[in-house]
Amino acid sequence: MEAHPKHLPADERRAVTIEAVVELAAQQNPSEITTAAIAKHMQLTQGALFRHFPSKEAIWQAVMEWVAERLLARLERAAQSADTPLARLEAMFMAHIDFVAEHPGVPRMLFGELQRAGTSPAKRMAQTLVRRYGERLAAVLAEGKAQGELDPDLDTAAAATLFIGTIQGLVMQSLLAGDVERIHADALGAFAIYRRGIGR
Amino acid sequence: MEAHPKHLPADERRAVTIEAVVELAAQQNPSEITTAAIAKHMQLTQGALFRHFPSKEAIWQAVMEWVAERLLARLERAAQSADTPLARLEAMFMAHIDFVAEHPGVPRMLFGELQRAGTSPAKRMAQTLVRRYGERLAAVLAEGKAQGELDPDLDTAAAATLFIGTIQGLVMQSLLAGDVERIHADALGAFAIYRRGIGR
DNA sequence: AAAGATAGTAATCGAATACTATCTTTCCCA
DNA sequence: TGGGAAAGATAGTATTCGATTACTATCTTT
Repeated sequence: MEAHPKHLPADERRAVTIEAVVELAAQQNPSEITTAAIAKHMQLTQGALFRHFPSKEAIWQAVMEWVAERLLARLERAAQSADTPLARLEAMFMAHIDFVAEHPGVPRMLFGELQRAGTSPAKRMAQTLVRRYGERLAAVLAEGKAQGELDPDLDTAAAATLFIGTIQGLVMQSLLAGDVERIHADALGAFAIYRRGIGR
Repeated sequence: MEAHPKHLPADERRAVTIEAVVELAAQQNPSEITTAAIAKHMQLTQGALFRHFPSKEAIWQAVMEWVAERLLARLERAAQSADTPLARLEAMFMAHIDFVAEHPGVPRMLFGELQRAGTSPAKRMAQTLVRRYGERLAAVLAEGKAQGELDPDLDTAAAATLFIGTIQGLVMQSLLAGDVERIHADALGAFAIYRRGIGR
């Protein structure tokens, strides 16, 4: 087996670069990740990165596209794996938790991009991701209201905000504890309270 | 009136510096705030900052101390302004929301510090703040359970996590909307769901 | 096998950054 | 009121970062 062939086709090299950034973001503040650190982590020289990306910003854009694609796909799969709105919500919640546990750098990158001043392709991608996430949640919540599974007077927009916020709270707790795995255990209790809050 | 006397006593200059950082954090990514930007914002030369702080890290430490002091004091005041646990929680929630609306940079700085690699005085201060916040919440929640106002089987740790997460979710929404004031309106709906989740 | 295309290396550049050294202004009070 | 200390301005330094360049190695096509 040859773990690291020196020369990689451009698309493979780009994929490896994205993975490197995601892995590094799990260990340090995303905004402090330098191109030198990325290159070192994938055993490449710093300048070589720019053979595949025109700029550092383009790297971030590619990373955010990777995140949006993967996360939304897993949420969608989870949503379709259950057959009642409440079960759908729980599946989506746990799918997101699993994703975050696998890639602890992702929420840091997302929040970091969102609070960036001005606009950038990466920031726009993050905004689109969260917006689409919220819309998907609102749809499930509306369905739950229609089927009588949820409080008919529920504020769906607030409930969607709370859903994402709940996950962020769990992420913050795992940051404080320095233990990524604990998020799985804490997720159950947090979702239980959330479910009571929106149920009838 | 003289808005900007050139020479300020050291302690006043330090206070003005902290305010400048808090204001700048409301406009841009805190980790991208340079000493030059801080100095420019308070109409001072960059080198003069180091007459009052030994390093940039010391500035951050002072800022985090300022945040912890003010936020905890406002939460405590809010907690004591109400006379039932649930009312206390709501008052604390709204006090935090008010604080964030006044200082939109604060949650960014806190989250940014928490996800910093390694340790620093500023990061330790942020950790202490969140820990004490959680403990205070847990105390009110326990009181609510004892008095029968809350679900007797409530997981207080999860409820405290959710409380803070709810606020983070609102902060994220205000970042997306680019409108700090909307957080006041959204806060009511979010807290209503939270209250249902923990009530009996 | 020749030859062009693709990918990587090593060195380096300019800009930006935290921090410092030296000179100047302002304030305060004995 | 004059002199010293505190505070600020000016002009640096060393380092780091993203990006570029000249050159080399490897792969692919004909």
